[in-house]
Amino acid sequence: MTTIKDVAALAGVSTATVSRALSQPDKVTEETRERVLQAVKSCGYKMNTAARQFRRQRTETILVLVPDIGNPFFSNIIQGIESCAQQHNYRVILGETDTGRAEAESYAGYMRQQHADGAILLSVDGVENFIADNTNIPVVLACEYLPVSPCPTVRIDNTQAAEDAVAHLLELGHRRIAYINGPAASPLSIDRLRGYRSALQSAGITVEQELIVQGDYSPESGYACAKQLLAMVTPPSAIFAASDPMAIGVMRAAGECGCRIPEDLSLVGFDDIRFAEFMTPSLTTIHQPRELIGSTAMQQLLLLLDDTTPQQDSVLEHQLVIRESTGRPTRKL
Amino acid sequence: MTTIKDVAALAGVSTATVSRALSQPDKVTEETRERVLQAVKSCGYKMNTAARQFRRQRTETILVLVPDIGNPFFSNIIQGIESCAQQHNYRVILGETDTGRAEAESYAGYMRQQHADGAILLSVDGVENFIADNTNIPVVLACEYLPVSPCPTVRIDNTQAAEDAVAHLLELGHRRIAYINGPAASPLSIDRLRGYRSALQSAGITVEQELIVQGDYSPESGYACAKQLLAMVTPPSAIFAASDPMAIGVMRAAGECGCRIPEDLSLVGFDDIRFAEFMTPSLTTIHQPRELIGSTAMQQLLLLLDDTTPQQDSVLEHQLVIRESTGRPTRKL
DNA sequence: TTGTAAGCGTTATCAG
DNA sequence: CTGATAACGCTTACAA
Repeated sequence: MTTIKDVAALAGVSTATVSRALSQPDKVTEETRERVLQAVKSCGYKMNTAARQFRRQRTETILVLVPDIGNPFFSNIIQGIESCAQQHNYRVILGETDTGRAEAESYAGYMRQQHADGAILLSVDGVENFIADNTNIPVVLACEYLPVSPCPTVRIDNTQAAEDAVAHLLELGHRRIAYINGPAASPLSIDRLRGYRSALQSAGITVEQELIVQGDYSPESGYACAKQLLAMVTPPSAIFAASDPMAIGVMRAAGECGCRIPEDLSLVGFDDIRFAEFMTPSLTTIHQPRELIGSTAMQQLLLLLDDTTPQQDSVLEHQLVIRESTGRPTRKL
Repeated sequence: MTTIKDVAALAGVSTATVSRALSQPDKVTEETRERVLQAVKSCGYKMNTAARQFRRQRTETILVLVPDIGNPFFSNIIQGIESCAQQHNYRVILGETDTGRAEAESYAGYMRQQHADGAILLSVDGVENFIADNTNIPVVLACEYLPVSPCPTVRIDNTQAAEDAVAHLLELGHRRIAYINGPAASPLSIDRLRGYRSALQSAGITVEQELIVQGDYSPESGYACAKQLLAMVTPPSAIFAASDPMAIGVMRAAGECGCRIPEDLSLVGFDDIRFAEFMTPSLTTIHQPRELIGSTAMQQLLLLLDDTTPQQDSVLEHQLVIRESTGRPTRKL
């Protein structure tokens, strides 16, 4: 393995100069630089990253904790993070926290052991823990957040988004609108629920507790919740699901119950995953700027890593995308 | 930051002993070990991974190159790799090669720069390049493969799987069966195409070139291909798509053409992604043991890293899962 | 601008 | 079984 020494010898300069020529080009003469680069090329020198990381005490690697890689919503966010990281010469280590909720905690050790310089968390399960264990280590929260945020957060206005979704259904004439929420404890779910409630209340409709059920973002849970809702004596004429995968589960359940969408049931999802527009009927949903969320989170993290400006939360724009799964209610039964 | 020195001082031993007590516990007395562990705990020592990696010349990190993180099929494979890596104390760095085909090449530099000890490639775009650039660096191919494999491969029998899918359609009575293939150049596509052909030929059916079209595994491409096929003067009565996302695109296209599945068109997918069973109709497809493919690939890589046994290719079991999207053809039009 | 040289924290070698 | 000590390859004061 060729080292910086070989290059130095070949170029007839010191190792320090080689290091400088490579890392801080403007610190050396044009001529020296040329000579070093020549030498590098001619002996096929590749820097030993481990040595550099060791010396500089930074890994140029970040940790991304995601609850479920299989959810296309997160895939897109990861893509956003990835490409931004790539541009800034950072590597991304991925950790899934869904399988075994204690995982997040175990990943906390990553930071302590200096495997990564910072982290982006897409889930808050065990975050307090994570942050407590890693005092003053750069962490950014994306999508999910905490009531009192201990670190910068990138997200959309979930309350407003939920309000928009329900408002759309109300405009169409729906009065009996069910909501399939995500994990109840998460602030994100709380915000969306608030939006659902406030939209209903603004329309003078009493919120019925039995129309609010809880899933976990998976298609399986959406399916189960829809079965439950559709089995009611007076089933809802519309369902708002807190994730597209859940909405897809709802579609399946509706089909099995002989319930047509949107004729018998209107459906709104959340996230606008890539499959949403390919469903039949295509899914009305809240579009989240996924790649942007990812890249913004990464940028925030970079700021933290350079600990320059006091970072701040970002609230990005969402958008209600109206497709075929919503329509006017048709009185029936 | 506490180092091994602090621990040594606290335990009244040398740094060498601390290192041994931590890395090769059986090389020190029970008593010494205890004392060291005590010291470690009492001063909250965490090993500096960068230093260790530097010294040992290994990162305990592997690189996984995937064409498209957004395809749930790959997500599951990644999960398999992840969990296996986790168990063996390896970290996983993810790279996406879809965005800009030259990416794979750029990632090749990762290995040279010793960011990772080995790699698992889920795509062969630029593999030759990758491998050429990283002579005798451990690489495992999963899902995809090469005609003459330069490294161990983990996959299913794609020819057989395609044959199974088409055989199923033939049994139902279909004679005019279209095939939406993946990227034509890939050996995987070639194998599946071979299976499609041989199944047809065994049934004494002439293979019609116009019934073979090419997609790229995305729903968009499935949609476009289906539109093309359904616009034919004599459209096929069944379509076999080389990926579930493409099949989902086909469903959408069929719906738009007023073509019902399975009454007017039978459809078989490939991969059995999590959404397959939630489609309406639920999707008949080839199930691949995704997590298993991932974990097997990781295990193969671990073997390579320990360069012990001469590793070998693994061909795992696939399974035709018959759901609602296939049925007997109903003569019509 | 460039060279000298002292580490960074760990492991491996070699004596004891 | 344990200790002293020399690396590992790079960066960075400090000096020239």
